[in-house]
Amino acid sequence: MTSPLDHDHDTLPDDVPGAGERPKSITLKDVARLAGLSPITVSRALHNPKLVKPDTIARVKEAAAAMGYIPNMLAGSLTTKRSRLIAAIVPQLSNSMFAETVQGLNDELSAHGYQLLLSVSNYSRQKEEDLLAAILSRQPDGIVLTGIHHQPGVRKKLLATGVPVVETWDLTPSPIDIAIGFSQERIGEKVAQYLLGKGYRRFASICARDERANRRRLALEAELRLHGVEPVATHMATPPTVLNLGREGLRAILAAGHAPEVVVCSSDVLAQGALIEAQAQGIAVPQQLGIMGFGDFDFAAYTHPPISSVHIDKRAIGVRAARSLIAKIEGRPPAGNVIDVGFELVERATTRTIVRQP
Amino acid sequence: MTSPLDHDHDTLPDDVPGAGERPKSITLKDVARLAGLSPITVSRALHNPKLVKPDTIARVKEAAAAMGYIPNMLAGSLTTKRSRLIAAIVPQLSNSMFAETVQGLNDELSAHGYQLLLSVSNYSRQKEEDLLAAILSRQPDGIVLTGIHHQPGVRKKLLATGVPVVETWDLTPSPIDIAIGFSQERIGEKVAQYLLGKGYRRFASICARDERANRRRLALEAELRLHGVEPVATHMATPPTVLNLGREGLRAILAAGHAPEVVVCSSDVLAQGALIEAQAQGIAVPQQLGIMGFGDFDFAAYTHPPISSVHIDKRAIGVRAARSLIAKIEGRPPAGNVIDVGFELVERATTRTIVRQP
DNA sequence: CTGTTAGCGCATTCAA
DNA sequence: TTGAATGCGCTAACAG
Repeated sequence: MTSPLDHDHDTLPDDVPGAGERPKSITLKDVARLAGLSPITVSRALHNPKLVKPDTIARVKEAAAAMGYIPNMLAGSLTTKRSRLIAAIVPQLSNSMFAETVQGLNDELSAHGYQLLLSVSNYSRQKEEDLLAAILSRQPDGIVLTGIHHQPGVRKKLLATGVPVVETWDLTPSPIDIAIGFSQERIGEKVAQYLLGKGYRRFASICARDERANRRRLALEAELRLHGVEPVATHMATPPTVLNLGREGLRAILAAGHAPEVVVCSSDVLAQGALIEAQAQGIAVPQQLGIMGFGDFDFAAYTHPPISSVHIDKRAIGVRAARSLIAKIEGRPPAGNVIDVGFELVERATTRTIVRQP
Repeated sequence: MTSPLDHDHDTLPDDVPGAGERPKSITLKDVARLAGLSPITVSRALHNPKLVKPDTIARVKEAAAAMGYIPNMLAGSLTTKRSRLIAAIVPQLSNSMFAETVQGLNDELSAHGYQLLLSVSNYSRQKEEDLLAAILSRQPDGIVLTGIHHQPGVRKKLLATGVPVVETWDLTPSPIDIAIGFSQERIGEKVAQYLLGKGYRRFASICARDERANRRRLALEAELRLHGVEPVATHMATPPTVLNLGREGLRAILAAGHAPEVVVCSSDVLAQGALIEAQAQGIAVPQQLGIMGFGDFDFAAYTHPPISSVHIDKRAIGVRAARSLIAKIEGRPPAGNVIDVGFELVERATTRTIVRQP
């Protein structure tokens, strides 16, 4: 299947590699000429074989292979108005939970013949808006965003284009189009309830300057207050989320004179940082300080002690985003407009029942 | 700058969101009509303002904003033969060193007005070749590959298209175009020398079924043999590389009756797995078993004990790939055809000088 | 500084 | 089953 291409070298000009000249491309017309057919027949033989006699298909394939023909999808998409391109914007890629979502998204897209145009917003809505302009000009068949809050006007602009959009990692009753994620609020509440149940009363937070992380934190605090507990300290960390921010966070909280019983972190990466800082300061975890993470990263189960966290099926978000988009693009009934992938609180050894002196 | 768009709602048909119909797009011609100009002037006002009178530019911008005009880059690229699109293929995204390279690549591309088309090969050369066909049809201005070994014919095909190509994470005197990475062989040798210097004599490997990892392993073994040391055991792990593969690897090696003094892993992820398995089996690291990783992941410095590793500037590979590509695309002199980003052996606590009973 | 003409490479529509 | 004509939306090349 690939070998016929091997003698294309005779046909093509021997260009000096490294020189800038792009060889003029071989088009459908060239293949048609070689095969003694019209361009449209070649097009059909390649993309719509049912409409063409087997003989002809063979002739076309041979000619195409012999010439090393590469279809120009820009031209194709220009007429069909279908690009088979899905664009995605994530806040961060390295050191983040989004890498797994992107991998899932890409795997599923790839399996269906779509390709992924990836951008990174660095947690900036303005950047997201700018990226969107560039993205839309490539006529994607679908768009995957992270989060449900965007720059003013973005929703309207997206709606106006009619491109299917999936918002991920969060939930809302009124998505632009489709939302796939989980409730930040329910996580905040659940974590609060869990830790209160363990007997913790003095809470601190290390929270990334990220809208979703912050909503989890606020929901946690609201739930605490319902139970008469007032959080003692919050340290905000500016993304990108790296381990050291967790260390700095705990250091700052302690330096300010706070003595939390437990510190809730908006990411396992920060939690690991806090854990390391605690150990560096000779603070026993969980005996003297509890630590709660988020995301259930692979390493969370293997730190010493392992980090209690909130598990999110990061890959599923990507896979389902791809499926929803493809379903919509291909006119099939989507699985629903708002998909809750849920979450699961995972208790490990950085939190434990508090025993207090009476 | 964005507010003029806000009253586009009057101009656009109120389409029911969720319905499938894509509103017919607003073209340059529409904007030209509204502005009372020719399409080409509008085009110039938007992309080549120097050629147009300030007045006119203002008129054009106003009209474009009022209509919510979104340029169609497919059409534009079709004529200019410039797509401002860079395609990249990585073996894996989650749990991998490549996420950082992709982030660096994307950041640098984005800063120069390029966008990233990302694909994942799952360590399969066949998949790489297939992806390449799809990629080429989108007329990218440049391509970033991982590794220097490809399916037969790939090199020739790429050369025939004339698209600038960067091969990353490895080095070769004869790249397709540009190579940016480091020498697997020198790493294997260096690691061997380092561990031999520490007194280790009984070596085992846990190695991903990945061509580069394997070459590092072979180079290590060659260097060992030069010093009269024969490795005792090798366990091959099939990607994707996840922590548990490291556990299984060490378990298998020990179960086979081998008693290595040190186990060399092709990734810190595997090394962490091996570390955890050792601890689970009550084997003291580094006292009874040394462990050597690769990649110097963020977590490597923070495991217990921290993992000795080989540091690679993962992000720099991406950034320099972007720069080289852009330089070449824009006709500027590239920094060189083969760029060695080097590596650094980082000694931590999973390896230490061996003291042997006489 | 602005406009006219032409064509990028392909697939849709209609015809044979 | 195959082909001819046409246009997708834009910009290069050449006027003026």
